[in-house]
Amino acid sequence: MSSRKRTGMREGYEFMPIRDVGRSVGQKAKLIGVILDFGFPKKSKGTDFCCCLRIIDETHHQISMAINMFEENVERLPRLAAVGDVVVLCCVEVKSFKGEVNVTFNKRFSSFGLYKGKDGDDLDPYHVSSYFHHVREDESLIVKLRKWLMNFQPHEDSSNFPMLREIKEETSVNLACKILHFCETAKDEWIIFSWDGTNTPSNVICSKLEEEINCPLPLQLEPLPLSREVLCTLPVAGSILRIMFDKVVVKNHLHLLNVDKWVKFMNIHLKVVDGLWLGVFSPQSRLRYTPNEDSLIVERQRLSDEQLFPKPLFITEEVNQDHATPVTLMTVLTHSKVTAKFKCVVRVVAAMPYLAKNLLSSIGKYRMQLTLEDSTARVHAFVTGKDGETLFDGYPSIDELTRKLNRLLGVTGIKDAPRDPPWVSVCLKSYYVSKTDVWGSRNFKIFGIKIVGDT
DNA sequence: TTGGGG
Repeated sequence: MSSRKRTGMREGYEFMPIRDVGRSVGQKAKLIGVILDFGFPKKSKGTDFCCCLRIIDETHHQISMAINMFEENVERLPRLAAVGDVVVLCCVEVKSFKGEVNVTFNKRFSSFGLYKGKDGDDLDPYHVSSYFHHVREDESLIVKLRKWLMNFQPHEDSSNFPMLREIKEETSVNLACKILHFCETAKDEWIIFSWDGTNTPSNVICSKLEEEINCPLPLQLEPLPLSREVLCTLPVAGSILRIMFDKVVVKNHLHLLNVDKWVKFMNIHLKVVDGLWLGVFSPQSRLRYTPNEDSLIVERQRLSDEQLFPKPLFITEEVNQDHATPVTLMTVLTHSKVTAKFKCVVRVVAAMPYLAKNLLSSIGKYRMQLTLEDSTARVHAFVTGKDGETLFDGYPSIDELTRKLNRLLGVTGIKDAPRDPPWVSVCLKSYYVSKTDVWGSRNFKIFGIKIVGDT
């Protein structure tokens, strides 16, 4: 029995640095730490809501310690103002799991108080649980922790944070990226737009060409395209990864996401939907404390200046070669003028119609819609009349036209096989249909290119 | 009760 207990100090109200927590497995403890990781609340498998944090202090920061908190409703769980804030935890249970020490916050006897992190100077908690008592003796510990945090540099291993150009389907990864935008796309459905300056790998396309008419390959994962106003604030190079939330994750901490700030996401699940990359903020995902001067972030910011561009496979040829430098589809989408001409390097991911015999309208003119994709965006582009004659080199036989189209679309001939369209160089013209709504009626069409090579 | 590393 400790001397404190003998003097009347009740178990669980005795402060200990995180380093020493391991000696108290099976007992209750009082801890003061900095919140390094924060997982959004979710429903537990029992009756409660649960929230998983990881904390550090000056005695224990190489590896953080897990705190699992349970409360009967979300409002009672900690409402963080920022990751990196200070938490005082009283009467929490120290446990051991898989050889590691962790801590459980039990709603029946534990309590917490949240305090501002390194930039705070007041000593009043901004959110407390029932039964929490701020005590004067904690104040010096909080001040000491804030002072330590000022000079604390998280040292992240860069290899634990793959860049968007390195991501793989159906994996969970940590991402260090800049939040460009986030919005509610439907009731309680939020999307985060994140970016690190690199291009995500291109994916095979599994949609069926014959279904393009009824079930077209989407241009983006969000149900409605972003407004032009928002679109024009986004970078024109580098892929934008959409991150959506798993249904069970409670979205009452969206204020922790700051537009234009870089952030470290832990355990984001990666999927491919309709050939587009999607990150999922799952119940296991967390936000990590990301100070501005974080060395990993400084490095990523620097790397984001290096832009990569896919190498065109020249199965198309410009009729009037102007040697213009290709631009990204985001450049096209955000261009300041409604009518303009561009050269882009893209993949043709869908076509409508897709059968050579249907490419001509009733008056014998080419008329089709292509879906173009690069690492930044997708757009629809029409091929009409003379531009079709240029693209397909006149009016070849149906067989020849099929071969050309298949080459463009990456169709192998094996029925329903996923397509992997080649990168091609195209000239795009933007124009409008309605004088009263030039931006709303803006379309794109392909011109001045032809499919060449061995078809 | 519940949940639980890099």
